[in-house]
Amino acid sequence: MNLRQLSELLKLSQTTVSRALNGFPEVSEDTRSRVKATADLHGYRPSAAARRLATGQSGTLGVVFPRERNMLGDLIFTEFLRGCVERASELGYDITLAMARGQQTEEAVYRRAVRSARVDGMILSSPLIDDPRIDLMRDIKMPYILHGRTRNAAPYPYLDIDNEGAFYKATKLLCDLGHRRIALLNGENKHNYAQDRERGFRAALAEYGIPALPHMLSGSLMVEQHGAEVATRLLVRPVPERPTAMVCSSLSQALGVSKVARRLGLRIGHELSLIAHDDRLHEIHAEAFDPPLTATQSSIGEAGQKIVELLINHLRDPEAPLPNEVWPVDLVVRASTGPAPKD
Amino acid sequence: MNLRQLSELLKLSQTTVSRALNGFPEVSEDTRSRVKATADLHGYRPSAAARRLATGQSGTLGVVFPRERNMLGDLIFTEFLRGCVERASELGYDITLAMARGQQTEEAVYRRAVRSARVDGMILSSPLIDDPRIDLMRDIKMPYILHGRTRNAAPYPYLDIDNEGAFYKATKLLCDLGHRRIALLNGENKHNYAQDRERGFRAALAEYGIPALPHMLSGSLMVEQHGAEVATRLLVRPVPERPTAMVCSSLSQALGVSKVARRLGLRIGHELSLIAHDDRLHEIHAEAFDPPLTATQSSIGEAGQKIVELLINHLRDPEAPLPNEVWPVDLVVRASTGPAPKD
DNA sequence: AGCATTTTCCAAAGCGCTTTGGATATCTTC
DNA sequence: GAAGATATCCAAAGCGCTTTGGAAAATGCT
Repeated sequence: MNLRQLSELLKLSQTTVSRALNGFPEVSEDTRSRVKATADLHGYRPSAAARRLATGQSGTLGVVFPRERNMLGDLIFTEFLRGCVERASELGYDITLAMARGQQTEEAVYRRAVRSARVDGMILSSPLIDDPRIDLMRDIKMPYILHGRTRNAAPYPYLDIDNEGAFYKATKLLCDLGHRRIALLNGENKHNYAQDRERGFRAALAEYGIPALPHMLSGSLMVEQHGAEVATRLLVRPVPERPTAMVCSSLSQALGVSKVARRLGLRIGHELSLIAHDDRLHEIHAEAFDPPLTATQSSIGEAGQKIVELLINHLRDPEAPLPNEVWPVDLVVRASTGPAPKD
Repeated sequence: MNLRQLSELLKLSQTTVSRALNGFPEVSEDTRSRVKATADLHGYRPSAAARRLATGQSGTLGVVFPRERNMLGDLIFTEFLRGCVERASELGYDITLAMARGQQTEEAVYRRAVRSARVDGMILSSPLIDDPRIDLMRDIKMPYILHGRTRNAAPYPYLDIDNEGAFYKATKLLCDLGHRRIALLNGENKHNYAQDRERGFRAALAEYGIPALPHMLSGSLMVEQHGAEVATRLLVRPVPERPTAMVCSSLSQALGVSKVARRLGLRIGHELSLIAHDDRLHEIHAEAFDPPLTATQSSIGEAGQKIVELLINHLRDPEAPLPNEVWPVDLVVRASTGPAPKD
């Protein structure tokens, strides 16, 4: 059943039927409801291809697979993607996935996508410190939103969480509890969020006049092993040098740390305080740790939903501004943080 | 730059240009190369929407997010998806994601997809024992391939790995090594692959006249915790009842088991032999276990690639048969399996 | 009633491609 | 060199929708 058949059935013109279905004002409520009823009855669905051709809009958003691969990264991306798909489908949009391997191909993928008009907008994630894709998007005039931030000079649309503020808050909490030797387990330094987190960490320390010692800072993949390695290295130090608190970039790292601590006979929340960032993934919960983990938390799935929503708003109404949005991050205090042990 | 402009530039008709670009025989090699050169030069890309409308093909495949969520499941799905996207993009197809929550909505999602002709074919994964989607796909005449198998009576296109054979081989190896008390840690029983694996396991035991004791069989999520739980339950039994070998459905389970075993002072490969199925995920490697893990292995990413390839072949040439393909699974023997300990 | 508005609907022109059915030029064959 | 075969190209008709520019009908106003 196509539009012509439907309009013949209704003895109306295609114009009127189309307008009735798409909610244009120049059609009476009477005919509108009549049209809708018979359309439903016959299960009429407009052809996506025809609509795309006529409107120049594809009704599709592109999401790009991140280049680097690691377990937690995949989990985070999947959760983000799930949020995107969920919201997009609610709003009548499709999500198509793009992948790029290698520097050159990546640009080619984007250019191809825009030239053949396969997507109306794109969603970029896992930005680098200085991400070339921002310039590329502007060049090819593709609407987009970046999940995260980068250092490029010109303004660009993004939605990010306040990584700096989160780690500032976390570190400050520890300082307030009397901790003076605090270690940071960060993500890879090439990512912007990692640098933001370090900045927040340093800012809090500076406020309390605590020097940020190089060996107390480390950045690597956000996996359990990294947590375990760093913990092993730092926690065997003599007591006056040993950190009394650690701030982790992921729950995985915190898990690694807590296992090592336990083996060394250090109780989490007593001899060692622990805070981690929690992306609210589906089956890794800070509250399920033993003891429950104090965490800075922000749902990455919700971020995906919101980004899709904002991007679609902008596509439907180009006046609607693209975001420069930084979400505050909650610090949820649980049992893994306690006052600094007396020296 | 569209086809008309390009053809005017070349002083050729749109027909000829279109044919030259799409490799039809009725155009001379001379003009074809001339057309291709200027098309490249001006960066001409055919509009996807127009082509879709004209051909009735969307150049898009749909992949459905699985309903259930768990860590390993997400990792496996992501790896599968990555394979799909990779191959699809090589073959000039897009992948769009669909998601369905709840029974009814799921059907609605599929029907909508087909009626508005958004996808040419679909890829279904994580089938249930008796999966209603098979009938649905036939009803709506949507080409598809199932990743896995189900019990529905009528023939249907699928690509699966030989789960039964894999677990038969694994169990047989253990029997050959003299093991008599072998436990199976399976996935959730509602999935077809889990039942296949159990069948293979039982078949091998039967061949050696070993009864399959109920407490030696367990099925649950394929997570570390399940492995740890079952191991804790079984390995504390008195020696004559304690299993000397275990077959796991995932590396995660095997990890849980090996941790418990180590705590109990049982050496993997000596007091306890261990085999697991390895989906060849990106950062979970059987060979990185300590000791390296004997595993039945089959890359789920490659399965995604192959499924996409087969589906596209069929779309391009409806004569090309859809598959009923079962991939053999390699059993790779490493250090985690050894002769059964003397009682 | 007669005019100006507003409401309600329509015919037709695209959107950019593929494809059918021919037309024209080039090559064989005798 | 004419007739047939073949290679090469083209004009035009869709594909199914949106949207422009008007026309017809209904309403409001004096």
